[in-house]
Amino acid sequence: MATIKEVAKYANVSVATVSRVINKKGYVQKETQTKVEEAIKALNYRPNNVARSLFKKQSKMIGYIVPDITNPFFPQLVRAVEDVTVAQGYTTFLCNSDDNLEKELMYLNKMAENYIDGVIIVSNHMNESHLANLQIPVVALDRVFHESIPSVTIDNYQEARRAVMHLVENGCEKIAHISGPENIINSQLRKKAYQDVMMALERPVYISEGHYQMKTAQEATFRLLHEQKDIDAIFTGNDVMAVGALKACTKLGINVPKELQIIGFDGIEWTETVSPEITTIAQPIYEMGKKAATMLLNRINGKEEGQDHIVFPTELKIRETTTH
Amino acid sequence: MATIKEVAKYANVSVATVSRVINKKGYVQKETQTKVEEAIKALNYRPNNVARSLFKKQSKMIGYIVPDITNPFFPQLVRAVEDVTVAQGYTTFLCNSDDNLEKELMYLNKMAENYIDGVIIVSNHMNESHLANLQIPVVALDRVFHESIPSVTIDNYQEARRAVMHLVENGCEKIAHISGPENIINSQLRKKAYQDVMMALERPVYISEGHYQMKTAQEATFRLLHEQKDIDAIFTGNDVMAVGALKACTKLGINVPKELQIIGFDGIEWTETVSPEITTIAQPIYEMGKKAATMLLNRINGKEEGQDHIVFPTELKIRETTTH
DNA sequence: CTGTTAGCGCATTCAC
DNA sequence: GTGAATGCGCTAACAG
Repeated sequence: MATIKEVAKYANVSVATVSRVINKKGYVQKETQTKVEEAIKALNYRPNNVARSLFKKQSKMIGYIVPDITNPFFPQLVRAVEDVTVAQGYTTFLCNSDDNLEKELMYLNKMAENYIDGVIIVSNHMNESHLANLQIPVVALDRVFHESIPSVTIDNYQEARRAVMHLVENGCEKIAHISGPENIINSQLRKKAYQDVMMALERPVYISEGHYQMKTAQEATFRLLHEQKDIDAIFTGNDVMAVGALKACTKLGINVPKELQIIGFDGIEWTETVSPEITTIAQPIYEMGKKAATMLLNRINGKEEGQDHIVFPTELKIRETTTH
Repeated sequence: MATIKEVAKYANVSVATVSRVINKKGYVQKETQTKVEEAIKALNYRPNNVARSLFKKQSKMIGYIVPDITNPFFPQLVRAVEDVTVAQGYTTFLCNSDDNLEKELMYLNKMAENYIDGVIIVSNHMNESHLANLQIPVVALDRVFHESIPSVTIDNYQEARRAVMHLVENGCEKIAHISGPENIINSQLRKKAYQDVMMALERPVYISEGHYQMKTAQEATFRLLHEQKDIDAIFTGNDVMAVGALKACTKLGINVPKELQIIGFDGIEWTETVSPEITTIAQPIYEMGKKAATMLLNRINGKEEGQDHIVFPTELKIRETTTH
């Protein structure tokens, strides 16, 4: 790789001039400019981003911390964010945290060490105190960390209520819930929404823990239907578990949605790969990623400050696991 | 962020000494070492990786070029590679190429500009000439670029033959194929395997193009079954299309596997989320990623050279869309 | 054992 | 308009 020095020598100018034409900054005669450009082409020169980062204290890289890219929710999100940041010349620094706070903090450090320009974080355990020392702009996705940290989320409680109400409106009598992990706040909100609706309607509550996972949810469904044979609807804490519930029903020979209705939460692709296709509360994943990225870029460029907390609406996608 | 200079001043030593304790390199008295360590702690110092990269010409970052992280095949792969590289202190630089050669080359440049230490590439269009100028170690995944570029792959042709033979052995008479894109070599190999087996057995050939996508494959299946009602088996060029084919059958009320058998290719998670679960030729995705990462790290550390071409075996996972 | 110094490649003053 | 000089934070000779 050629350096700016070599280009300067080749073009018979100083490195400062080369720098000027590269960055289109400051005055430079047209003649010398073309001379430099030719030199750049001739030597196949590319500016070294590491040296540039060192000087400017920014790297043109955006960091992402997600629990696990293997979880079908995140690829879409990462992709959305990337689509808007690459257009501005940023590249992607990806970190899988396994929902482990220690790893998250370790990665945050790595980012600081690399002059990462901004971070998008999906985390269930992080809070404002962990970000206090960090000089880097941050946008929280999927969960609000603190009023001082800008965020992009949905209203998990209200939208979960809507899911349950959809089942109620479809005439379901005995509605069960397969819940997500205890230590994930969104999962708890969705569960509480279910409980509250049932309470208000004076209906019995049937809850089984599914850990946000397909296999576990399938077993949870077996348990549920074994103990309580007349359950006629299930609201699962996420779509992955809805797939598990559906599989359980299929194995048990239960007709969905005629005998039992299912509604999920999230809007991931899996809901459309299975048959019957799963009714769900769809988060506008792509839009959310896009918005988070835009907010982050604005903050990086100093165009925007303060603490926006964007709450996106969801869409009830009525498909084939509910009757209407 | 504190710098090495500040630490040196705080500890009353030179920056060289600080550097020595950070890197555990060279001799340093125990006393001064503890003094430095205290200073580091007191100032909450973290070495700046950008400055370090500039000097050492390596960044402790591994680059990935994949067509699209949204494609369910890649998250597992990226994750596997990451698992072994993070353990060695590397971080992840992720690039989605959309299977677009121009983007791939652009990202390759970005990597060079950032002193990325090594690259894992999944690409259908890249070849040796594009990598010629690159100084960075590369491992190709999923496809062989050139004998000089180490690679980790499977034998697409032979394994696809095995898929078709499985259908034949199950007694299927009229076997169709839903093919992937024309310009993807693996897709072509799988198609050719199908054609060759049919030819050898003097069976008719039914091919419909599914572009590696679920929706398209679903339509392709509709077309196929409309034109040729007595098809009793489908081999799809990948699992995503197998899901599409299965959905088509479900909509048509065709009993899978009794009336029609389906076998896919790849071994992605989707094959286990649907009902019936899809029989497939499963690539050991995680193992492949792990192997590729290990090869890459060895090359980065100069431990290994030459051009390994690892071909992994696959596993025929007989599930519910075929009879045996 | 420890300190001084010279770059790594670039962007930015400040002279000219 | 352009060039020379300085420093971003760090590592690796080289002295001592």
